[in-house]
Amino acid sequence: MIPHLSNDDLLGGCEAVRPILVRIGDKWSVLIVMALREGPRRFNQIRRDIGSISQRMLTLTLRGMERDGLISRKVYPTTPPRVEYALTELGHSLRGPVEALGAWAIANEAEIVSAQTRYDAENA
Amino acid sequence: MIPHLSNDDLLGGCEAVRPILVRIGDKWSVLIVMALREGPRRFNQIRRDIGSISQRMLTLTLRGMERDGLISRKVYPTTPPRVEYALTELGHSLRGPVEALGAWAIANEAEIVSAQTRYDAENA
DNA sequence: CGGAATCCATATTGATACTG
DNA sequence: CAGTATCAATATGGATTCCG
Repeated sequence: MIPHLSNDDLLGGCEAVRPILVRIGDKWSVLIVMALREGPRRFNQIRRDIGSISQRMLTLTLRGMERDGLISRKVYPTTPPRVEYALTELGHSLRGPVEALGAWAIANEAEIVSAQTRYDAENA
Repeated sequence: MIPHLSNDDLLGGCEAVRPILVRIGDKWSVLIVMALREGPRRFNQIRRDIGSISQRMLTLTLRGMERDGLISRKVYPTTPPRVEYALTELGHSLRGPVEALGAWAIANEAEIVSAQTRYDAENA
């Protein structure tokens, strides 16, 4: 055991992080945050921005982020229907930490790849 | 499309983040990073630290993080065998961004939960 | 002690077709 | 345009057993 860190501390200090990482660490959320960072966008605009996402996953991911209060959804009852998605304040506040982690990822991507290559070579 | 942001920019600036988020955003990696933050620990020590992780997932997660160069694995050929895991420098450098995101998560957890509750109530 | 191997349940994702 | 419904493929995670 780590003497100065109880399991409750781990739960309180770290386990709370996991659901967040799971949400924003999924396959699409970060890309959606980035697609919306300049302002509201429509469903198929976002879909084209990302390019490879399926309709189903875009719907599911948007719903999840809306449920978490990260994005808002506004429907204009026109024909054809128009739906705009936008980051909430909470969603915008997430950009800082995410981009910090992104900076780390970019800064260390080469080292990670070379570590993977080395590992794969040694365990041929 | 976002005029000032090509798909290549998205790939270069954001998509590089995703594999990292996928790795550390999985169910266990963050807890392992925190368990190792004070120094090297043995397999079953980490397992007891986390408490709920299965042997299989601890092995798999440690392997993945080792492959990414985040942790090191040192075997002492004694009987019984002794294996120590430790954060590499790269692993330690990840603590900052992860803890920043953790701070965001803790700071905004209540707001997220209330957003979820509100959403679930409105979509009864 | 520190795994590897196997089996099984569930979750996630994608492809396709259909709708108001 | 912005979804919903359904099915199939894959990924993920847990339980159990066995081993040097």
